[in-house]
Amino acid sequence: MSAQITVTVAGSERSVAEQTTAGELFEGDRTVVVARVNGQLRDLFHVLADGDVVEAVTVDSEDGLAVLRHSTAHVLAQAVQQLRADAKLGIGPPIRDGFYYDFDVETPFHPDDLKALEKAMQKIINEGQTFARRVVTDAEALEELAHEPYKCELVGLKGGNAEEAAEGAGVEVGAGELTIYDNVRRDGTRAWGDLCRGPHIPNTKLIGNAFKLMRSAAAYWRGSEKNPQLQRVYGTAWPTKDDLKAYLDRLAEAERRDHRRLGAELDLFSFPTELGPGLPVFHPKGGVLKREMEDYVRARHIEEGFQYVGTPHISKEELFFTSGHLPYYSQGMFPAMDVDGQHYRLKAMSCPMHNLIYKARQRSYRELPLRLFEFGTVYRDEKSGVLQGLTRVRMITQDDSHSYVTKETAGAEVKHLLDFVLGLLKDFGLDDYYLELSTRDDAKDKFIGSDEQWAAATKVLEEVATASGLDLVPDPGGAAYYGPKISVQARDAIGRTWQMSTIQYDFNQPERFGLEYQAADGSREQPVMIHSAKFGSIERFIGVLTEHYAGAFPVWLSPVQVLGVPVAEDYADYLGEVLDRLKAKGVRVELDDSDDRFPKKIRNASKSKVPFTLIAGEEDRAAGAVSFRFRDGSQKNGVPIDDAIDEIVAAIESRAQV
RNA sequence: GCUGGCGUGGCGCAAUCGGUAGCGCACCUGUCUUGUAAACAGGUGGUUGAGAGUUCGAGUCUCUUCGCCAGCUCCA
Repeated sequence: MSAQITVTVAGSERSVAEQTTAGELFEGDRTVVVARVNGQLRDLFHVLADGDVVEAVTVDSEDGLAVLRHSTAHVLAQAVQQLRADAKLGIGPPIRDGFYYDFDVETPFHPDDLKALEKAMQKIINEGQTFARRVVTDAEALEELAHEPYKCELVGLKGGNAEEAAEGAGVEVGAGELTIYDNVRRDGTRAWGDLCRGPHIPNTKLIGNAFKLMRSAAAYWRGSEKNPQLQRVYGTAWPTKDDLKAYLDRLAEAERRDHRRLGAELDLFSFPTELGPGLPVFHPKGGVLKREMEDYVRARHIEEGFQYVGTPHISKEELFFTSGHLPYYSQGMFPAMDVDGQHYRLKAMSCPMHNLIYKARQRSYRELPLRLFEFGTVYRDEKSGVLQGLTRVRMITQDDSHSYVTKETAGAEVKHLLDFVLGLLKDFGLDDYYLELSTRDDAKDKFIGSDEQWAAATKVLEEVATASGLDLVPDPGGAAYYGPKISVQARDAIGRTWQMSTIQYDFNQPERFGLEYQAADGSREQPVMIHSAKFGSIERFIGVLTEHYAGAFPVWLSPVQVLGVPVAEDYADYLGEVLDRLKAKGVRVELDDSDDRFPKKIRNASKSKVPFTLIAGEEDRAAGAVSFRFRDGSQKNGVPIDDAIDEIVAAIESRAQV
């Protein structure tokens, strides 16, 4: 009779034999992949000690999923080294919805290679290999992994700063003892092994067939472009095949909503190659969208105390030295043009020009807050590889505004702006968001200003952000060179987040431009300027809204709000009269008087995602009515004309989605 | 910028081993037009992103270049 120990399992004490493993406590429950022992994640093979507090970690929990994916990454690495003897291992952590593994290989992976790798992985999984943990010393690890230069580098970095060494490197080497995980076949032979902190699922069988390799791409070793590029293979893994399918369906849905695709389908905008990358043109329908947004935002700014101004697209480059843009961010600005021996630059930001408006005459404290606003067209020389549809372009229409305030009232202005921004996003149907507070980090050469100034500015933003009650996520190092910022991250209809509005506290530019105002006591004081962008960029916002609504915009934004479809030619005139009455009320209408047959017209109306399709045939005309068809295919027949007009106008005015 | 993949009429796609560039939608013309996602017939349109090379012959192979997509890096 062996000695007994007492452990606490799921809150209740149990007496078990010595040498009992965590897995034995959950025998029979295949959803348990690892255990949390005294707060630490452990393999199921972990031998328990007296007094341990043990909890099951199931595969569908956040930790469980991460372990499953990390173990799948190991299987991938084993498969890669099977098929590519030359492959050297980088790191292979779990990530959101999946995992990746980096390899140094002679020849980069081709999409076809992924298929072959999946097959090899499935074979490994079916072999039912166990993951066995083995503690090694640094010296042993270095000897065993002599042929794995990247792993050796990680051994040297172990402890404390492993996570800094590379994102995800912490899963390879923890802060504590060094371990190697061996993949052991059923017959006890060792199939493969990898330096790894663990923990892992007990057996590859648990991965089943609910995994898939998604793509491969290069990634810099340890995240620095100074280092060599490794080939990264991305994959995904889920508890069940159904979960995998649901994930793939989600991706397919995102693809259907892709604004680049919808932009072409709905004739909103395009990117003519003749213009150059990142330079969109808006077609008439996209132009409606852009104008509606701009009109509304312009009106709202004026209501919030802003004054509308206008500034040029180019300037002598001296201005950007004054503002600090050129010394700090010259690589983001287009090269200078030589005009009459002077260097001119396309502007990347409107703030320096607004500062000149401020400086155009003496300012009094009575004028503050002085709020200037414009839709500034700015140009940024984004690297070609980062351009992406409307969300990352080289020409940006920025709803750029600057509030000049006294130091004392800066907090109140930030609050005013945050309330304004959130209200505006809500008006466009985005009402799920969190805040990010971007501050300076230790890389001080990227930022200008004293520690005291930064601390004071950050404090103002933090207080307002906290008081808003919204979730606040820190973003160290994400600040602009001239000051910290709050940004609003909005979630769209399928859960993706986008950086939208930003509010930045700037004490630097007022100083650099020598801005001042005369205070009540006659002294000269320096104002603080607060930059705020509500959409960030109109282009990006249009892209995000297109995806958020999948092209089915709320009525007030819809390029065409009402499309008339007569049941037959005879009713076109009758319907045309109804449309004329709507048009007189400012509604954007179209009549389909083409020679298509009725069902085809319905199909076209449906594909165009117009919010209201108005239909009239004999029954409607006889009753002085029209019939509605909505985007979901539902209908409302025989609606008296006056009622129909009222309903449509009301939907526009209330900015309703229908 | 880096790595990889991909570029065929406006859009979506096809073209075996290198052997006369096809199809659907859209568009144009005509006939048609009665209740909620595709009437019928005919027709216009491409030299395969661009340039060079290999070859008797290149959409298919090679190189250069432009662009798109994905990831990395970057994002005032």
